[in-house]
Amino acid sequence: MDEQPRLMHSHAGVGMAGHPGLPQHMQEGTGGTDGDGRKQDIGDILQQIMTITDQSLDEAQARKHALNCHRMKPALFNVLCEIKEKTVLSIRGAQEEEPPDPQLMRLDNMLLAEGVSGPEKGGGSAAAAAAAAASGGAGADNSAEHSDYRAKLSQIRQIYHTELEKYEQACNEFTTHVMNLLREQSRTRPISPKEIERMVSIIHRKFSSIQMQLKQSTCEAVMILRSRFLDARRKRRNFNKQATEILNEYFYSHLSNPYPSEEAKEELAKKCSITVAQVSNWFGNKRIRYKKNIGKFQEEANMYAARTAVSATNASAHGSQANSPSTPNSAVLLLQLQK
DNA sequence: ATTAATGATTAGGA
DNA sequence: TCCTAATCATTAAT
Repeated sequence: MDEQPRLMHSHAGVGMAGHPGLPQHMQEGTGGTDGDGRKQDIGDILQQIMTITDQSLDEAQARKHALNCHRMKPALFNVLCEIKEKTVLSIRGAQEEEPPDPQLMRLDNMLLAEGVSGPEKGGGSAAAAAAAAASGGAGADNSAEHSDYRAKLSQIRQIYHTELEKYEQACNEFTTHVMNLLREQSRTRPISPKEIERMVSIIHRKFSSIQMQLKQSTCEAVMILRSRFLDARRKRRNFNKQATEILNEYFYSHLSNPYPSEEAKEELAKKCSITVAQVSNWFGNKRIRYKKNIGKFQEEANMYAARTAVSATNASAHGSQANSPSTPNSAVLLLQLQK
């Protein structure tokens, strides 16, 4: 019972400001007897609240309007917002600052590099040009394939953009809708602009995660397309017979050291009308495959050795003792031993 | 339909 | 950087 007067004091403090809008008896309590009068006032207010459902709709509306127009209303609203802000912030103030998602950045960079998300036409052609350069100038036959590739890429690009736009639009629509709703509600319950802002950012986060999924699947599609069209392994053509002969000739005549110099590679590349890189690939493959199974290549080795021997003897002393290709000559045996 | 051959790519080492 | 070794993906042969 001694608790009561103290609690009442704080309430009375608000009431004692003497607003014209407050019920008459509440102001009367200030001057009169201390304890009993206020208890009476509280009882009245409670009574009013209990019977509020009995009031007519118009009456309630009028009361609400009066409350909204009250000159202390903005201040009270701010106080409530502040209190709410504090509690909300204390609940989840930690996860406010979000660093830019590295995953998303990776996807963005890749889409940009592939010319999907870049400027309208320039990016695509640049990527195609880079791809053409990377595939090696094996001939003029790949222009058709590249146009096919470009067509598919632009298809992906178009889908990506329309989807992205759809998401963007949906996000904006939803955001404005929510904002309007919140603004409307902020007339009747404490919602600060900051809170609306936070809500908007939450919505944006949700939508951007959806966008990330779109980016992810677009990246996958591009990767598949790339491997489908741009991987040189997929459109491999065997070298022509003549080129293979030239390469084998060099290989077997340098069997003790089958590592052509840069100049030798260039020469071979020119003679075979392939690139230096292809020459290097060929020698790399040949060396390892020869080493792995010398027996299998024995016949081939004999053949080329014999051929060079024949051409050599023919060239030097127009001789007529033709070596049969099936009989290994001394040069071959020598080379085998050295290896 | 399988299998071998072959050109290209990749990881990892000196 | 160039090499080896393993592997991939296609072509040629069976």
